[in-house]
Amino acid sequence: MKSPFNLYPERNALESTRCEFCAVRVVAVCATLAPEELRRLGEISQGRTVEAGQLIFGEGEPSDALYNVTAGAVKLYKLLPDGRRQITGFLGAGDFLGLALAETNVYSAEAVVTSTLCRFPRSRLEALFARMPRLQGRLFAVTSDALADALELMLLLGRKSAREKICSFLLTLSGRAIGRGAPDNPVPLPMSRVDIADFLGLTTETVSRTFTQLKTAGVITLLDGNRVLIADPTVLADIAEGGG
Amino acid sequence: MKSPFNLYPERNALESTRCEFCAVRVVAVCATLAPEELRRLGEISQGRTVEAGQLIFGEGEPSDALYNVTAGAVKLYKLLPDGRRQITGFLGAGDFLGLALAETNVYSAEAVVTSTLCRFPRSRLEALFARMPRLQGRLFAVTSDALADALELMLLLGRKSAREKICSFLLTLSGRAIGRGAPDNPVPLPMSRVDIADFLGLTTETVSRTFTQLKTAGVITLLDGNRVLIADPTVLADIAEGGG
DNA sequence: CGAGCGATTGAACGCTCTCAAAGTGAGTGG
DNA sequence: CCACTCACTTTGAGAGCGTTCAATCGCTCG
Repeated sequence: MKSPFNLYPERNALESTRCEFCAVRVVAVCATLAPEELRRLGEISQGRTVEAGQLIFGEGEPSDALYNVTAGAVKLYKLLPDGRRQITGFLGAGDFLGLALAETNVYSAEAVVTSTLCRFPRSRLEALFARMPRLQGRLFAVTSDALADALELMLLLGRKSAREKICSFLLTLSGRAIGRGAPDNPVPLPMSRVDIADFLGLTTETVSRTFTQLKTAGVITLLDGNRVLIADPTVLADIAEGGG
Repeated sequence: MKSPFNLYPERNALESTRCEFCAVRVVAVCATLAPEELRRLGEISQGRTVEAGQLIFGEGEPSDALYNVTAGAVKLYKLLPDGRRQITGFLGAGDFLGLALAETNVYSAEAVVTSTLCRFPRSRLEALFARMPRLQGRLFAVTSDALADALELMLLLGRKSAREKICSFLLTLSGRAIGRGAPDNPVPLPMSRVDIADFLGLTTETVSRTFTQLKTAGVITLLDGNRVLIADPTVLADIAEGGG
């Protein structure tokens, strides 16, 4: 299945688990590791492909592995007993999956589109920490970044209007695309309106209405392939921070 | 100034920075360190007292130090340009302050009540990482916990009703009190209604109304000294998860 | 061409917010 | 000791933003 969101269709993580040749190496956790360290990491990793909609792991389950997303898109979420859902983040190529490292997963992970992952058994990875302090340091740094993102999201969820939420969301996606070396404008939206709603603490209807509102205002344009063209990022930024 | 929230009034962090005798040692980051490591840590730490309402550090400022809260209560928050505020967390005795470790602070920290802190210069602490991998590992674990808390809070902010938010909040405070060895019921509420509102993504009025509503329903009782008596924690838990 | 799912649009409701006023309590000064 | 102040909390009334419920549209796939 071809998808505009599979950024590295020519390389498949299943073909090789040799980290030295990993397509996302420059942006992933392994970015700052030495060649010898990469080799060791490659020894314990294995590729995995997940279809769109497929569960990678579930909240509450024992956490037996960590992953690096090598292609595609993944969503993380928590559920309430009655089915209400909060998506806590979307991951793309190069992002690390399995943080908030604990005995059991504190969230579920599901593929948004067909994705490839690089899997690291938890026990073996932790065993490497002793030998490779830089690896732990890197994971620590990534966790810190994830925490900073989570706090930013809390500000969004607790204090921003629907309009501001959508604009912040688009800007964040755009910014991440840059960091990944992908086109930042137009921004691809691999996830559904329901997913966006559950990420921003809104309903699908409100998300949809807000998009049309922004479209009517000339701030964005909805393109084919679920991509959004941002007319002027600074205008979007103004709205996102309450200045619009 | 006497306060029911200063849990260790008889010990002052200013009197001694020797970690071996720290009152919060059993619960703090230093919990799993060896005696020799504690001594080294003590060499780079210094006590600091902050008055209620005093800023400890501001968002955007260079992050030059980390802290351990040894007594009192601290709030962390992020602001929008127009003044809207999201409190991302409350810290108590034993909690670590300064996570989401980055070049600049991603949030502001302010004392809720007069508090004592144990201060660690950032550069010197990071220098210790090389010698004491366990210290870094411990800090990593604490950051992971903070991330898990942040995700839980995202679920609360994005998907819970005012009633559910308040109940979740009281239960969390109660649970933390247990971990700290403090009385878990009644629960002390050192922070103002405005703080609670800015933490839960509500307004003071809604917080106040919800408290009276829960009081009328017989679920809680408001005691003097800003303490809340929980009639039945299981009932509170049911409401918090949407079952009430 | 029809089925089916996701997205969009419409109308009405309701939870929470906003604006406003009264109540409460700690601290201060006469 | 008491009156006063001021900040915080509580309560009330009304409005609004986002939700809920419902219908239509559009695209993909069989």
